[in-house]
Amino acid sequence: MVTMKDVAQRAGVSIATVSFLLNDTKPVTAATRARIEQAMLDLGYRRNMVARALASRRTHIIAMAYPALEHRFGMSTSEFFTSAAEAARKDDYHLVLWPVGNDGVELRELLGQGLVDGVVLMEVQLDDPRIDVLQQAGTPFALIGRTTELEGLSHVDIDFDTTVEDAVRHLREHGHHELVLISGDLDDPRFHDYGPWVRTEEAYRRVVASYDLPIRIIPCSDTTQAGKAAAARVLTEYPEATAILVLNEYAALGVVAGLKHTGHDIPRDFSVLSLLTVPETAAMADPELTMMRTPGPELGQLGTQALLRQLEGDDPLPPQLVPAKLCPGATVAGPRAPRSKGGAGRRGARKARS
Amino acid sequence: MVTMKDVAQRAGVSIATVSFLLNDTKPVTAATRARIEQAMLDLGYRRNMVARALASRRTHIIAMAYPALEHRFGMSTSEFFTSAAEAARKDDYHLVLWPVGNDGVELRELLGQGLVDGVVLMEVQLDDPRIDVLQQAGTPFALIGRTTELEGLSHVDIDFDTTVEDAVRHLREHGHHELVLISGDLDDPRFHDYGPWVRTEEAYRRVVASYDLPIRIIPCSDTTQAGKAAAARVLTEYPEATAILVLNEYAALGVVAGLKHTGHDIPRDFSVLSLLTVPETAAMADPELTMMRTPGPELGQLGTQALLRQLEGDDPLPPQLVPAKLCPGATVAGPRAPRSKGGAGRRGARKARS
DNA sequence: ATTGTGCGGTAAACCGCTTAACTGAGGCGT
DNA sequence: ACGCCTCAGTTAAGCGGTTTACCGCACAAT
Repeated sequence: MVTMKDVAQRAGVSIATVSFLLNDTKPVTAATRARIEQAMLDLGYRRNMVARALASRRTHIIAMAYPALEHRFGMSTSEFFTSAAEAARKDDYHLVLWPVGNDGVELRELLGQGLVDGVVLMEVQLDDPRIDVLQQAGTPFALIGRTTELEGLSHVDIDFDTTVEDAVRHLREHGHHELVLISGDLDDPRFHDYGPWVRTEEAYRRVVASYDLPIRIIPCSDTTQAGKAAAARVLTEYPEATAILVLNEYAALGVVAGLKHTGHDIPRDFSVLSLLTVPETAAMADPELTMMRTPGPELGQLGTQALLRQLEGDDPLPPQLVPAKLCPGATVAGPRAPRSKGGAGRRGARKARS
Repeated sequence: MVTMKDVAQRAGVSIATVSFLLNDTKPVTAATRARIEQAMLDLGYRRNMVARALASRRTHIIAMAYPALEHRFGMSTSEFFTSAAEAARKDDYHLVLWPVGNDGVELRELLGQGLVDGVVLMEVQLDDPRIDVLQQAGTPFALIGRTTELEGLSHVDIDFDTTVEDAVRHLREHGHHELVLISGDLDDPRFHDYGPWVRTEEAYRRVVASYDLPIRIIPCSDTTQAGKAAAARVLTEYPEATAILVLNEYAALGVVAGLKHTGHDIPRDFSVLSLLTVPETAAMADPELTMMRTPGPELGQLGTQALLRQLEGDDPLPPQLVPAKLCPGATVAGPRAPRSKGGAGRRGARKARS
């Protein structure tokens, strides 16, 4: 392994000078700079991050702590991660994905080792035990998501209010009055406290109330299966509904499938609007989902930036809320003609198979 | 920060003794062991991994190098990663996901820093430049996937031959004679050399030939969109086909959607068998996909083990090939009754919309 | 001529841990 | 009683950088 010493020797300077040049922490004359750079080139020098980390107490590694067990790592998360990693690299940091449990014990383990300078926390719960762990350890961190209590916590998050407002407005503009939200399943202990679900549901209640519409919510977990079941519940419990908002993208796939399966046409019979969705998932539905596109790339980047600001001692980035933007697909249209009367029997419903 | 010195002091021993105890590298009497352990407890000592890494030249970190740009990080990959991470943790290693480019320059960067003890390489190409990089750097590595030339490379991979054999047999047992493979798009430069696609196609040619069936292959990239298009091509180019094997799981979703969209019933009119698929994706189709389940958990674990064996100097794990196992869904049934004659016109085809 | 003083550069003390070489106190065979 | 081995512990030399204190020098101000 070629070390700084080797470089210094070959360039005829002291190793401190090499270090100063490398870190740009003290000026170096053009002549010596050239000699050193040549020496580094000749020798193929690469600075050892471990030694640097030990001496400077900065590893230049930041971790994205992801609860791999509780939350599946799907395409949305993948977006967060890659954009965050890119942002980190631009500032000479490494972003690595670290699978940790939601309870914080593995996180504490990780922090104790002194391996990471900071943490980007994902899938934040409203009252997240991991935050205590981070604060106790004194490790800088940024949240993608928000807790209830966010005094002085640097965070970025989806602007759920705007997102839901825009979504509902879109449906209203298409003439819909009968809406249903297929929300998250807050009874599931894993998600009881899960920010996006709680906040979306809250926003929905608020927005719908402001339109003087009835609040109709069906809980549903984050799978296609569950989405199908939820679709069935819509048909029996709210047959008058003409438009369905779906919080989870995988559930949205199930909702579309479920409705089609029972002989309904999308968007003729029902409009479906998927709330937090990436294009890849939207494309998996037939017809392609109209969606509020999760601002994954923006948030990943902003989250990393917020953390790096702290690490570099710059003035902190103010908390930012980014709404999901409407991306028209083919699952939203005007409401079907109001039924004459009674049951859900409609043209097409005859073909129901299950 | 509480260091080993503090612990040693409090326990009244030298810091070397503490180190020996911690690493179990030299015997320590029960008495001193107890004193040291108590001291560590009292002080809340956590060993500093960075210092350890510098001194021992082992970071106990292994990287899973993932070409995040070229390959989307989907559910399958997520499976590989989490199972590999689990296996690593069991052996006191950390597995982190490192996004690197496919060309090897970022990988070289990473290795130069001395941050990782070894690398698990994913999405291996038949002739992968990253392997040269790893060998030059002298970094131990294991492949999930295979190159063409695999002299002495420790690797694990999918057993494509068995997988395809089992898949074709399954369809044959259901009475199908007219098969099509919707394969990968090897014309795409990003995938020209991509092992799974090349190997699956090869295996298919072989297997189908052994059954004396015609070789019918349609290239298709890894998206739902492309799957829909491929379905259309099947209808026009091979209208006699009754069963379709699909290499990529997202394409499989598109194939099902595309066929249904043009008024065909699955599995009545066409059987669809998705070759390398995870249950989550299979569930997104309606009806649920019959699939060959990607052995992600097994391979992630085996890959990590193979690498750790090298790192620990144990005798190497022999290369292992694991087939994908058949998981019946609802997209395979017997072939439709042979048409009387002519075109693809069938009951239901009237409903075609696009 | 004297005194700052700004600047490119050096020497050396760490950073927290590992590990090879060494020490010293029993235990044992003869 | 002597040497010899074993074994728990200790000493100290790194690992490859960073960083503080210091040094000599040229140039400007006094």
